[in-house]
Amino acid sequence: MEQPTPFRRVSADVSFAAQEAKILALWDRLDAFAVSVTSRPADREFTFYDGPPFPTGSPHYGNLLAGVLKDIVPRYWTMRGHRVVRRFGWDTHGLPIELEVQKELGLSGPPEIEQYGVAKFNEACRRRVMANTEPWETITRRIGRWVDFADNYKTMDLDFMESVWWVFQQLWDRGLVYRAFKVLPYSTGAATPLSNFEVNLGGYRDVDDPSLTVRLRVTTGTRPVEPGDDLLVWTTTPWTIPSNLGVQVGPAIRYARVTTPLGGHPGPFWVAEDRVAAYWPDGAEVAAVAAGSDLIGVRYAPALPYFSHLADQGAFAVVVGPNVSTDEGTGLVHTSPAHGEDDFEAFTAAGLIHLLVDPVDAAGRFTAAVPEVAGMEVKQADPVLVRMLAESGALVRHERITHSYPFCWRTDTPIIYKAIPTWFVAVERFRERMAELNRSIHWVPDHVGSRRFGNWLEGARDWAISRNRFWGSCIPVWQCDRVEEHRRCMGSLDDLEAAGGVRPADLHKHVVDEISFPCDSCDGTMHRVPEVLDVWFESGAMPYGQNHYPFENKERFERGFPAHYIAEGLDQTRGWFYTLMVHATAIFDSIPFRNCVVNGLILAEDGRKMSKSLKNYPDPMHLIEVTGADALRAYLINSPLVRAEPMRFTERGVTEVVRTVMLPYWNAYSFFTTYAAAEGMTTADLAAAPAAADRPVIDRWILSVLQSLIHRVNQEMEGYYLYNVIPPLIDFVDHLTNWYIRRSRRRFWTSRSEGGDDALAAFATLYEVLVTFSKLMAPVLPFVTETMYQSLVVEPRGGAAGPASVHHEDYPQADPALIDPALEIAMAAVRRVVGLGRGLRVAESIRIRQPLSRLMVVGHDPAIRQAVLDHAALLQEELNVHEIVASADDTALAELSAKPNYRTLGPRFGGRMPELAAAIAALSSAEVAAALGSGSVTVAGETIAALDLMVSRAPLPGLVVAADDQVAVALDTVITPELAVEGTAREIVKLVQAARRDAGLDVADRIRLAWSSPSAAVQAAMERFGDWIAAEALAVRIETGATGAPGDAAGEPIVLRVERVD
RNA sequence: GGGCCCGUAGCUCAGCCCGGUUAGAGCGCAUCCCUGAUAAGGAUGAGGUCGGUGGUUCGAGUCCACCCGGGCCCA
Repeated sequence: MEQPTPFRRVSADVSFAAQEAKILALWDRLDAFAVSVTSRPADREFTFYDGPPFPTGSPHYGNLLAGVLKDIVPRYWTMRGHRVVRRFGWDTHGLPIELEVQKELGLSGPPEIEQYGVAKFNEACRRRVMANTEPWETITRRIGRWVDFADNYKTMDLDFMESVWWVFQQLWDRGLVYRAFKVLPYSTGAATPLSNFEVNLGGYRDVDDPSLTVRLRVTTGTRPVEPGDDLLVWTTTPWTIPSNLGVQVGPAIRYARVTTPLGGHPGPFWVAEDRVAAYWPDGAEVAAVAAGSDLIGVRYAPALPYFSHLADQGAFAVVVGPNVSTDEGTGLVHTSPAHGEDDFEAFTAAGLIHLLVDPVDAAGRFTAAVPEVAGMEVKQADPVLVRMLAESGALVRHERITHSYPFCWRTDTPIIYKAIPTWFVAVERFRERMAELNRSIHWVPDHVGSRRFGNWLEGARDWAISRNRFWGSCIPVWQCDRVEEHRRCMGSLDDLEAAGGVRPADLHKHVVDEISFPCDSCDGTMHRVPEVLDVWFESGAMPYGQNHYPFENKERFERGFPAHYIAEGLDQTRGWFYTLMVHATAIFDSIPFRNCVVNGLILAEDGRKMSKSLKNYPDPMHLIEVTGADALRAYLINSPLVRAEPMRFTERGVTEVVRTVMLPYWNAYSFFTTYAAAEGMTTADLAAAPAAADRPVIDRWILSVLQSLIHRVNQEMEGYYLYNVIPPLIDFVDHLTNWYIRRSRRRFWTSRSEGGDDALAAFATLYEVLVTFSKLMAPVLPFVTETMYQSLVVEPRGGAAGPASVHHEDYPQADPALIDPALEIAMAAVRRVVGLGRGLRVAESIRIRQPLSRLMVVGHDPAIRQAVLDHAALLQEELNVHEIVASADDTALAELSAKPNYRTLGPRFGGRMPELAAAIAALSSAEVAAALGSGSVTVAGETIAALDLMVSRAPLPGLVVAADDQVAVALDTVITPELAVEGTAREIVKLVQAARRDAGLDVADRIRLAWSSPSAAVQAAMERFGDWIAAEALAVRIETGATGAPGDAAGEPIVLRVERVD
């Protein structure tokens, strides 16, 4: 019969997903997130930066994982009393969205975009980019991530873009921005240079290309090189031959002058000595040998004549090539500075880079400079050029080669290399400072920061920040159309208005490109340079952009910078982490964030990348609706992912969390509410319970374990070691459900009048544990903890004042007064003895319901013996024995033997260990026992402590004994007639309980019990234990004469009937 | 080609920093137990060349070198 109670009875049967839906609605009603932020003092801010995702496609598990990491830490610090503002960020610019829109509009590339109209194009991008944000909001909310979608930031907002200009100007004013040619991977399809990271997106593919060996006729020799000699060069890109301006040689490589003819040409030929055999497999006559350095300064005639006028200025020369190898080709490298990074560097070093020529236009087509192939795409021009070389006699050998070649990730065209006017940030000038600052950042895991990121910073190269595209933040530099060097950098709308007389409401290319003004220094006109900024420049500027710093929020930004916390995936080492670092170092000489948690890549169950087309992973939203978000969160943070390692995602892994954490935890909660209802427990009753220190030992034990857990969890959370939070949580759930509740069950259904303070203590303890635990786990499992908090705290409180959500609570701090390490150790010993005892029963096939007379525990450690005696009643009940005996006589039950403790003895004896080990192994059982008794022993002439021995116990034959490294336990297995009757009585109780359940009775219902049995054992049991059986089964009356099908009480037939008494 | 990370039971992973006895957990499988939490819970068992080779050491899953395989980033 249920009593009035403020605790709502909760079934053990639960749908976590349904619970979570209710909690989401509750949070909305309470405006719980906003309150959790604003209820904490503004002057105790914990700053969090959200790394902006790009809203194309729907969110995948990687985004969810990052979202969970971005949620747990801020929730924790909120509960620790800090204000943690969390604004969602959207990355809105860049090539992916441009290409999507380009495709929608049917435009092939930049020329057509300009024709179509940049304004129309950009507005299409603006509309398109935020069209797909809803799935993000939905699933982010569903996994319980608290983040502000309303007060978000977008990289395309005017405020954000103005701050980006400010950042750019800061770099500009420090002289860190420069413009230069740079040979970059170039997509002819997208008509834009690509970042290396974009090159990798496209990947490499095996292609079939020409493999040419070309001879270049020497015009001016150096000592060993005669005019008329041929330099042999090798290339797989014939289209770069027209722009050939030089030949690189390795200074230390030895070159040979070969007089044996090749390909119908007489020579003599210059080729690396190592390559002679490759070209003349049948042998060659070498007339002279010279070092590469001797060849420097040789001049030759170009193979194709288009730029031959440059010969007067120093072109067509042999120059130093630091990276020349003799692995392939001729060891003399055809050099086209416009189309190879090494070529460009070599010409720069030779002081000839001003000669650079590039007959290839932005779309990858030849210009009129090479009339025979003008208008042709470079790869298509290859055959024509090859024919021309053959006709002119320059072609010595023509083969085909299959090699891997990069392709554009979006347009699938072959990537070429091309010298592009590019804006750079001179990162190399402050990379050492970045590396130094980086050492003060706390990275989890450590190696990502100290090694991966640290190495990257030390080797950082100048950062190319311009893109020849349309939809992005603009490079805020205006340049004179008369004198290129007349430039002005804008850092704000004010600057622009002052110079151009206009204050636009938007800073995108199509708007600001319209603004021009007279040059200060001459009578030219200033126009904006055409490029837009790399999107990573904006990502790195988000600390300033999201605050519209320094135009607004100046003080607040400066107070909160650097951020306390960020989290992103390992792939951001060169992305967001890096660009944040560049800006913060250059502008503020500061780190941008103090703590960074880096997560690894989530793989599908088959070990491959998660792929939509392969469908090798479950739909996230669907999974959450089955298992609940809490389980997914716990699964993700209890994985190697949080150590920046990859993990295979399995649905089974998530359901396992449900089984091992969620369900047992829920069962404990359900258990409490069931009996609180049955006993009419009120909050006043709980308040009247004895103080913790005065409660029974098992209560003090679980409270101690709980406090130790609190200490541990705080320690790990403060260090951002999220992966160390779940394992102790699992241990605790085990302690709570499989020991505390199991061992305390009876106390919960002994009515208050009988149980008195003991029952109150039990209820109060379990209540306190559940409430405290809900706070402790709230950051990790925000839903289930909220459910419990609502039903255990908020609802019973009625209308009284107090936090409306567990997430508004203060985080638990360990109370040292409640921690009793000795008790925790003692209970661990008891649980070990129980384990051994149960093992013995299993081995002997004696069911636990059969009482036995005696359990003997032998252990040398007095603490263990004391623990056993202190908890004798518990052991008796758990193992169903009448008597517990403890003894220190180690040899009574087991034969002892010893091995050396290598850990303690190894360092002391080193090479003598084999000798020691033999002597120790030879010790007799009695000698080992004596050593344990006295604390030391002498072996091989050395006195060593008992602790230096690893003692093992072998159960003596003939006894029922089990042992581990510290104790041996023996079970008296003699079943006397008295014990047998008692066992039968317990079997009967079990059958009655089963009958109760079959009849659908409630745990507190009283019954009338009828029975009959021809078995003498059953009759004896009913006679001797009838009262006890009645009490156990809540029977108010027992009568005989039941009819029906008999049940089986350990082999004895018995007919039972139960009937509820109202 | 370089940097970093990973490779331990059929599967998912601890242990490695700082060497030490018989390498652990969960899932799955098998057998059994318990039940006033019951569409739960527990116990026991089988299952391992710790990727490979060499080295350092009294002793290597752990440290070192090289190699193989996988991943991320970069060239």
